[in-house]
Amino acid sequence: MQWNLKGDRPIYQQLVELITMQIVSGMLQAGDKMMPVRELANEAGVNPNTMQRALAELERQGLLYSSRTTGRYVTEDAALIMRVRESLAEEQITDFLARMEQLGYDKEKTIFMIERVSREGN
Amino acid sequence: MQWNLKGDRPIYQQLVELITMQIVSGMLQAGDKMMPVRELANEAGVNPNTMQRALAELERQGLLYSSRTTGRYVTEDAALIMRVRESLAEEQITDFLARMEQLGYDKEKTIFMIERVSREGN
Amino acid sequence: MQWNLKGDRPIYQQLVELITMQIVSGMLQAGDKMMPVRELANEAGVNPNTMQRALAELERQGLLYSSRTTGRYVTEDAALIMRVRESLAEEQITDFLARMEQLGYDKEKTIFMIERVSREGN
Amino acid sequence: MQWNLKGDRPIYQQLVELITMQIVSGMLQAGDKMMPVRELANEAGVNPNTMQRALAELERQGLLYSSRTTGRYVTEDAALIMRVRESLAEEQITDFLARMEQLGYDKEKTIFMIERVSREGN
DNA sequence: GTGGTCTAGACCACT
DNA sequence: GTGGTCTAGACCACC
Repeated sequence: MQWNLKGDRPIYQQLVELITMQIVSGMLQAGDKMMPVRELANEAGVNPNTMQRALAELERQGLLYSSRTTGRYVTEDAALIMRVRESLAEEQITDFLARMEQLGYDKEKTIFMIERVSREGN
Repeated sequence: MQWNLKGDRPIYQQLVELITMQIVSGMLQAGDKMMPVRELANEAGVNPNTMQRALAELERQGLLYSSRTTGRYVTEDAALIMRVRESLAEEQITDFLARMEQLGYDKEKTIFMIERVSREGN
Repeated sequence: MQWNLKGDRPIYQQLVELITMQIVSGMLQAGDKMMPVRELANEAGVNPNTMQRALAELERQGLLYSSRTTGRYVTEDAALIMRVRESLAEEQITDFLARMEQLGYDKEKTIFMIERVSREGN
Repeated sequence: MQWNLKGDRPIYQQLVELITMQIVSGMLQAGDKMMPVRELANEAGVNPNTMQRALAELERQGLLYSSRTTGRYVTEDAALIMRVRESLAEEQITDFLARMEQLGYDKEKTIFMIERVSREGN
């Protein structure tokens, strides 16, 4: 796993986003057992406290839950994962449309370009 | 003019991108006279040499040209500006599609979402 | 290494040409490690930034590449080096033919003279 | 007449070379009357003394002569002009061959390249 | 210790 | 007064 962490934003925040991506993209499946905090922290090259903070935030969002004795798991609420996935997608789309509009492309031109680019990209 | 410069990437590179955006978005029109280097540098809050470097790069790309004594101008090659605009748009699209794919959206689903989001955004 | 720098043209430009010559003439072989910037600058008697600028330009042309921490190297693309060599040779020839024509020698007379001069030079 | 004078070598020397070129290239014909020193100096944007020095040198070489009363003339010795022309051509050729050799081209390859370049240049 | 970047301040040519 | 160049010296990321 590549944990490409930049120094321009809080680390824990980047960890939240990366783990969220792992969950919504299916890399981590609903119900999967997470690795121990210390191991995750070690793999990511961050302080265990920082990783702990990220996991706590994800628990607050409901994407993870922990049972004190057996460890920490990805939520089994597939609908929640789906909602988060859609929410992230909408965010991507909103940002994207804004950037394209700044370049002078309205929705129709943008969709036309997408068709063209993805045709070429084959 | 807002010169929102971050500390995570070379400043001259951000300057190149910002000025490119001003040109392709029409804020700076083909043939327009640029402000003097020192003035631009002052406005952006950077060293004149840094601004100089950015402008030199844009000159290399053909988006600007300078006559030694009278100042610096936006190219009059509207076709070049258009090409750069399209190239930037394609880059945006490629990146966007990659991010959407990571979220599990293929081209069709993505376009469907765009339609939905932009309908809601009205 | 002799760095005969004149004051009539930008130093960084002369550095570019000199190093290019070292590469195309084989003094620097494909894949060779370059000396550190600061050392080169010192040897040439110029400011490190000036040498840096020259090397950056050569990197842009693809004749050099650098890995952040281990140093800077001559490209391993022998074909590129060959292309540059041919391009320089063509430039020499074009200039030469122009000068000879100004002296009233067309291509045939010029070649005849070359034969004569190089016979005498033996 | 363009008197492109650089600041890196003695002006009078550059004047000598430029006027020599005018004579051997036929721009100034054998026997032609030269313009008055002051006029030449004015046209070239140099001090009359500097032009005077250049003309004196050309007289020393025999390419010009002056009759105190009627002015200064190009020599009528066509053979001398021819000899100077050949001498300049040989110099060009020697320099050229040296530069080509540094690029790794021997006489044969050089002549081959000349044929190729002048064919393309049509 | 390496390359990369940035700042500050100077000088030059051109006109 | 413009752009272009150069120097000196500093800091940073990376390994």
